[in-house]
Amino acid sequence: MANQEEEAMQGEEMRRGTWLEEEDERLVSFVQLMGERRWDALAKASGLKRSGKSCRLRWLNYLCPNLKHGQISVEEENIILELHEKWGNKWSKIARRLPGRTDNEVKNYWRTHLGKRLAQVQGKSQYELGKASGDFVFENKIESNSKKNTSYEISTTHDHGSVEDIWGSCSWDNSSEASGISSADFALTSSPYENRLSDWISEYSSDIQSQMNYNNDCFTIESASSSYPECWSTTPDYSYSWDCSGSLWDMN
DNA sequence: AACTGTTGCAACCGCAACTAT
DNA sequence: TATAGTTGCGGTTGCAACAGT
Repeated sequence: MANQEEEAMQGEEMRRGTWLEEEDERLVSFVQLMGERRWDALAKASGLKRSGKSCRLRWLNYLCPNLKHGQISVEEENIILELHEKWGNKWSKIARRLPGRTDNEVKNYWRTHLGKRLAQVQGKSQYELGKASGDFVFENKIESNSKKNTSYEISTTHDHGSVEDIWGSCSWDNSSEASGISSADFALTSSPYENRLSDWISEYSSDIQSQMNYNNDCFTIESASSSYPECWSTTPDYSYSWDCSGSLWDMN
């Protein structure tokens, strides 16, 4: 059998196209009930005549409560431009740096607003502007890079030497005691990549507990009374790294 | 007012990567 | 280890809304 969707299509006519309000409501209630997983099972259980794939897309691109629905701001536009220049058409990767924005939204925005404009300015085709590169994951690090505002980046080092973020970055004011950062500040955390990374951080962060604690979905940083206050307040280029052999998926 | 072209965006498709059994 | 099922990604399409004539 090719897949369950095809089978379902043969047995029963699947709905396509624009979602109705009732369908949205039903989908939301079943996602709350069953979680953001097993979309095929969810689609069947809900009685929606939609494929699991369609349900997933509708949730991630429109119904998910973490989403922003307003206009893309100038700041966000600048980030898109900068990251597209750096990574090419890696829409999901770019979207992870824009909390509340989806890959589809970023992609559409690029195509309708930025791509054309940039192509005109640079005299290049959108295809030429869309080249990407890179393959990853061997070393990961958390680093701080400012005296007053500490910024941590969970990043990965390419085997050709360049470093890229894989989970966004976050900053806060050092003056507040024991600051807490939600993983929501980094990016959406619904994909297996992020979930696995979250597990992975939980496992590997044990040797940096003195500076940073990770509890389920929340980072907390020790205050100035910690045993390594200089790491965060006086050494701008401080960098802590640890090795993780294999890929993000290789958890054994 | 009616028609045509353009734009913006939601949704779909195909495929590759990953997971579960 | 093999393979069927699931998920995520990037490219593409379809269509409603809007602008121009």
